Amino acid sequence: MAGDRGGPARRTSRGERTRGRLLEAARQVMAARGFGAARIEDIVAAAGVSHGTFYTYFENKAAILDALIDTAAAQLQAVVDEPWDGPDGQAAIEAVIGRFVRVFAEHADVVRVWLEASANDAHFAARLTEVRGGYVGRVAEVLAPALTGTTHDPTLAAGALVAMVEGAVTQGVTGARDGDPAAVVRTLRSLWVGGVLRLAEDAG
Amino acid sequence: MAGDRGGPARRTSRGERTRGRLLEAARQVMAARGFGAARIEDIVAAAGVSHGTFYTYFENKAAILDALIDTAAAQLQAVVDEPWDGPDGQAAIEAVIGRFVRVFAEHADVVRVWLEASANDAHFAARLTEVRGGYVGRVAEVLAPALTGTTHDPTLAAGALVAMVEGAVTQGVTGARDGDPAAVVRTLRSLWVGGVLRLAEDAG
Amino acid sequence: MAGDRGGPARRTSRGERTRGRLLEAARQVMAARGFGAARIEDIVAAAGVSHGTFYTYFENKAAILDALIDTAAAQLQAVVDEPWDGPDGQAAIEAVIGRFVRVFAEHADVVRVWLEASANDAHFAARLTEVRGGYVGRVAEVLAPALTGTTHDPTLAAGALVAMVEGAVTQGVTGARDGDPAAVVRTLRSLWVGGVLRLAEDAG
Amino acid sequence: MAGDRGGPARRTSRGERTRGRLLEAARQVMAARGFGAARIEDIVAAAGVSHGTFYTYFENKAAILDALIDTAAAQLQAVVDEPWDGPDGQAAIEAVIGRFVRVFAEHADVVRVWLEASANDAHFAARLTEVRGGYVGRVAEVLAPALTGTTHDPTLAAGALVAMVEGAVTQGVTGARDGDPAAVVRTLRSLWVGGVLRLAEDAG
DNA sequence: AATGAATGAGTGTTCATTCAT
DNA sequence: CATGAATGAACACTCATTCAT
Repeated sequence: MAGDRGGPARRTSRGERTRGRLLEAARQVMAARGFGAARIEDIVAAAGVSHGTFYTYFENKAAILDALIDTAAAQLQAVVDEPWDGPDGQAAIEAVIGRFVRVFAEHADVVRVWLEASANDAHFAARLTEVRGGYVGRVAEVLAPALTGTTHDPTLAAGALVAMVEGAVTQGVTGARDGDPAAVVRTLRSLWVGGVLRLAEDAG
Repeated sequence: MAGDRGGPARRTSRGERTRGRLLEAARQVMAARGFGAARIEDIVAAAGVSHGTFYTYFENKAAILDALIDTAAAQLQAVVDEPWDGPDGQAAIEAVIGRFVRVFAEHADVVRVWLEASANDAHFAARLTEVRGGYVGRVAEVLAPALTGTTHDPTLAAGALVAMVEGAVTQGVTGARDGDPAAVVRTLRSLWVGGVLRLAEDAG
Repeated sequence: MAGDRGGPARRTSRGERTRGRLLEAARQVMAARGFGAARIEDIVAAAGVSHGTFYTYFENKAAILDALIDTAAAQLQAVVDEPWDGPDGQAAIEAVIGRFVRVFAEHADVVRVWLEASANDAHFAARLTEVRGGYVGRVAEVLAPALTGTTHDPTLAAGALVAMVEGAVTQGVTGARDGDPAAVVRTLRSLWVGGVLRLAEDAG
Repeated sequence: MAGDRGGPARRTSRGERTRGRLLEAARQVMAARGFGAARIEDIVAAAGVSHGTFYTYFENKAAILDALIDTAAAQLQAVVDEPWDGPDGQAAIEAVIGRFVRVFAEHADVVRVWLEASANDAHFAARLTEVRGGYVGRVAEVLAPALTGTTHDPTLAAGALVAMVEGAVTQGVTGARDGDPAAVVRTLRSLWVGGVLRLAEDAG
């Protein structure tokens, strides 16, 4: 995993607990202030440890975000790795979108921070490209058969659909019925399915 | 307009030119490095003026981004303010999406920086919410008639569609046929139209 | 007390020593160059610590002067708070003036800096007014009985007498027999006592 | 006179007027903000001229204060140069103190700024020492005959008395009957005369 | 004489990171 | 493992002064 410090820490359960507290604190602080504005000071204060202890567990500020991203990325990847039927299987596509939305929503704060960090840091930009490329590519694969013979590029379409889900969840789609993730899934599913059907109809 | 320094500067055409050069330089530097990492030093070097001159025209780093955002926001708003037919007028909706995409693409660099700055700065977050709220609300209005009798919330749907366009353009869904904005517009238009038609079919 | 940085610092005796060195350095540097011209750079160099360490103990340049003033103000206040006999008790008045002169002389450098800072900074001006008001008021109280029936205002007289002591010491009325504070006390005492007796004789 | 710029300015009456406006503006701004915090920008704004014009009339910021001090110093000197009787001539001493108070009061704002500038600038400190030395020396001369045979140093006593007057006026002696300069003169005169008489009584 | 745009040296302050205890 | 004091590089910002017009 990225972001660890190989050293002595994490051998004992006490160290494990401290590390966990730091991760949770970093997540909260970065969600609240953003990556750039989050100070180590804030994180250690939230975790209830001393300043120096931070560096027992993480090499630097980037490393702790990296560790946070590890978790989110793994779950995002899992959605993609699971079996996935074509766009015609309504229930299947709905399940996939549902999982996407749920995972994104669960990690929306980390993803927001990740997006911000990508603007300044090539490493985070690369990880983003890699992870996004992974699931956009998978979606494109699924879309491809339906789009043969049309003028639409599967990767372009996949990117747009994924951006729709990512944006809808990351931006909070607030103003609407926040409280009901099921409603969000339902609407996104219809937009996705309807959009894909339309693409398929556009003859070359 | 936000982002100006009230009094002294910009009375002569020479001053006007300097201010313009600073804006262009800021745009380039911030697009390349992001807002946080962009140093005044970089901006003035790119503009070919001295360090102090920056502050003749802008109160601080945030102010010059504010000025950049003024332009982008005005054009985004213009797209929304123009007459706009219902979702059935195919040509009309295509034109709107086309304009949206074009404006977003034209200011994609500024929007990216704006997104980053929003993570740290309440002012930019508020401006983003305001501008986004404006066009999401307008799209929702247009969608509303088609969605009566369905379970879909117009604002939620509008937010998702706008996120799709914003994300597709901002993230440079490139990787695919970059060079062809017309292709992007065509695919986004089909996804949008198809998605909306599908929503309308979903009976409550 | 004003001038501290709340939390982290000053828990260990090492920190305590560093803080003390900074205070002493600030006192010397400000006495030599004045408040405005004293640079943090000069202070940390004199204290033998790094630039950043300054901010571990004091929020900014004003805060360290504030801390210096805390000490001076407390001692000035102490002179006033001690028991104090009427203007007739010769020995008593001499003791008070002596203490005044000694405290002023001991903190003359800080008071000079304080006076300078008051010209630019409302906070220091307010503290000065407050402290001065305190002992001028006390002196006026003591003077009041002797001045009933005369045309003299006790506060005015007290202000003038205090200004005499403050000015004599602060300006280093030196040039004359510097080395001998006792001589200064003796002369000031006679001027003070003689002046007050004269005021008392002036019938309304 | 110190503080002028020899050049083209001040030849025409228009130039003369501009120079006067700058002096008056500098006086106001420096009185309000202090010397250090007064910006050329503030002064030219108050004078209603452009930034560059300042340097047509004064070499730098110090020069304009120097010019202001010229006037005050000359009048202070005049008080001292006028004929002056011994400490026994009641009317005479009262007249001198009255003139002192009046001149100090008239230029109190400039003197305050001058005091502040002396803390940072050797030139102003030197001028202050020179001017003060002048009138303190004169007062000491006058006092000397009365103090022969006592333990009191005339210069020390003179310094204290002058500090009393200077302090009383410069600090606004507020809290008391501000509005009545005559009352201030009366009280200061009694303190002065009573003090001196007492000194004279102290046998060596 | 006047204007105001341009300059750039100077300095306060922040904060990630190190290290002695 | 934990602590928190110390470090110092990095930057934003100010403002007196110059100079082309």
